[in-house]
Amino acid sequence: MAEPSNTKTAITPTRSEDFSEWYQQVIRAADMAENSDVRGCMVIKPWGYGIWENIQAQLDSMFKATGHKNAYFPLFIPLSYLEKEASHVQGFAKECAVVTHHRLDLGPDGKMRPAPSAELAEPLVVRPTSETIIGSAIAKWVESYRDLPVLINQWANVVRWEMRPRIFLRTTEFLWQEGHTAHETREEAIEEAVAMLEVYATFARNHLAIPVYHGEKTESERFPGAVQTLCIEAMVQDRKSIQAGTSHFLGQNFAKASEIKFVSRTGAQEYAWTTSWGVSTRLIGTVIMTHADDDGMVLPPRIAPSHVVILPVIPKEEARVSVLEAADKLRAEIASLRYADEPIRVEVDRRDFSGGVKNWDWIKRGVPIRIEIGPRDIASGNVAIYRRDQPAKAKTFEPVAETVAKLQAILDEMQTNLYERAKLLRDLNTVRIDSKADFYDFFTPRNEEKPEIHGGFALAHWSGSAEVEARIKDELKVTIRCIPFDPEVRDDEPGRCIISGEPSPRRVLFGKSY
RNA sequence: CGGGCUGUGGCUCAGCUUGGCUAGAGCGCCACGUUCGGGACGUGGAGGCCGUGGGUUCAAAUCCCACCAGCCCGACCA
Repeated sequence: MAEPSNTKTAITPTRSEDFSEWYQQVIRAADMAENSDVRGCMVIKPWGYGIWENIQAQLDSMFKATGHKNAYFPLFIPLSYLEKEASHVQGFAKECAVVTHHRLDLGPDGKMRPAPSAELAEPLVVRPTSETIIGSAIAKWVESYRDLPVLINQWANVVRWEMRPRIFLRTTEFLWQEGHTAHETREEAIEEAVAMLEVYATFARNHLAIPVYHGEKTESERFPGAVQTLCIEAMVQDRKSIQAGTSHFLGQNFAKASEIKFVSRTGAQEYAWTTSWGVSTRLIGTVIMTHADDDGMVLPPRIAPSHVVILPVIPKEEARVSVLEAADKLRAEIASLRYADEPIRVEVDRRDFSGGVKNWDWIKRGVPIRIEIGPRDIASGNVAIYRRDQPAKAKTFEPVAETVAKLQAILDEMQTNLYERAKLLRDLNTVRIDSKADFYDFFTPRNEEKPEIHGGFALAHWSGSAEVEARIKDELKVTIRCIPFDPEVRDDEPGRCIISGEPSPRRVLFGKSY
């Protein structure tokens, strides 16, 4: 209270004080989600779900544009299906929720229990991912090369019994999309996996305003059962890396497991080549960690549930009717405009709270633009406009028509600003490292007790040795995020592994990850 | 799943070591009043199975045990 407002932050602690706690406080202050009574499972509240709906709608249209169709497959997978692909079941066995009964009854102790008489002959696994069950369906659909490719996407929930949940980033149940495709040739399947990774990278950059590196995972980081795992990696504000999306070339592994066979052009029985690719509600966590600040959420306009909030200022009761009328008129005018191929989403905040409370509420929620309209504005023909990418108190008064006319441009500019800001942080913290000492120094906090934000991405030489990879992970908690494709970081100049000194064909991207 | 910390009204916490009065505070909430381009102020008020279940005791928020949940550090992962 005694503190001047310009030094006070809406979120405590700040990012630099305690990043992890800050992250959780932002989610709460923005009213996006909360923990539920079920371990590791969250309730996504309307403001958070609205973000997901936008992500969903926009990605979905990109999938459709690349020839994919949506379908829906069962939540339950027969246990035997998972067993069909050896490394797949091995990869997921530790985190499967299993359904063993189909009825409850009253036990001898008077408590409800799974009825012993109602045990399933074969347990059902709650899907951790759907390769196997979708594969078994595709197997039925495909008879000849003329039935290929099959290009399917599903929007669904999946369950992975994670040991350490973290809201939005790693929840036991999460929402995602999973694309599953089957192709006639190896080349075509690889092309598909690469193309979908490109869709993700484009979406991250243009819609989420998150710069990403893309590349291939090393063998140790590969999806269980995949031949090749491609990924996009983002750097968030504590300079850690987040895998924001993955696309897998599955070779014929799952086709063999699910018997996806077809008669080829030459009349031979052949196995199809499959891919799978997905992004999840983790994207929301990534957006938060990338863009939010010490006053709360900062939303990239394209995925904001509301682009503009109109705050009626009603200093005297007599003004109420005329101010609300003017606000509604302005709302209608703005709603008729479009931004990024969608109508501008605008709402009038009619809640009976003081202006300051409402203003701060929207700051914390991260709405891109706030517009105030009050009696003085009506008289002068002006409105006051605030932008979330500028200081909380910075507002400018402008004629209504002028403001309305440049809303699209402002949203566009904000979207670009957020991207540029995030890219600057990432680029400043992506460094080429050529010695073991520098590498260890880069990834070691100066204060071990209370580690400060440090490190980032390191581009360094690695010979391909899994042993070296494991050692780095063990000693520094640093992993190879990917072997990058991006021209700005890709470096195929041969060198020597910074740890072992063995010959290295190229640099790879190292980082600490979520 | 291993180690550590925590669990008291919507939120942040005090009380627990040394068991015993109607379990407190700030913020938030409700009412009234004063304010009002503004995260206001005053007065009054509502709201608590003290995470859950057992145990010890004349008596448990407080001691013991088990379980559940959250956070942090590991191992695992989108």
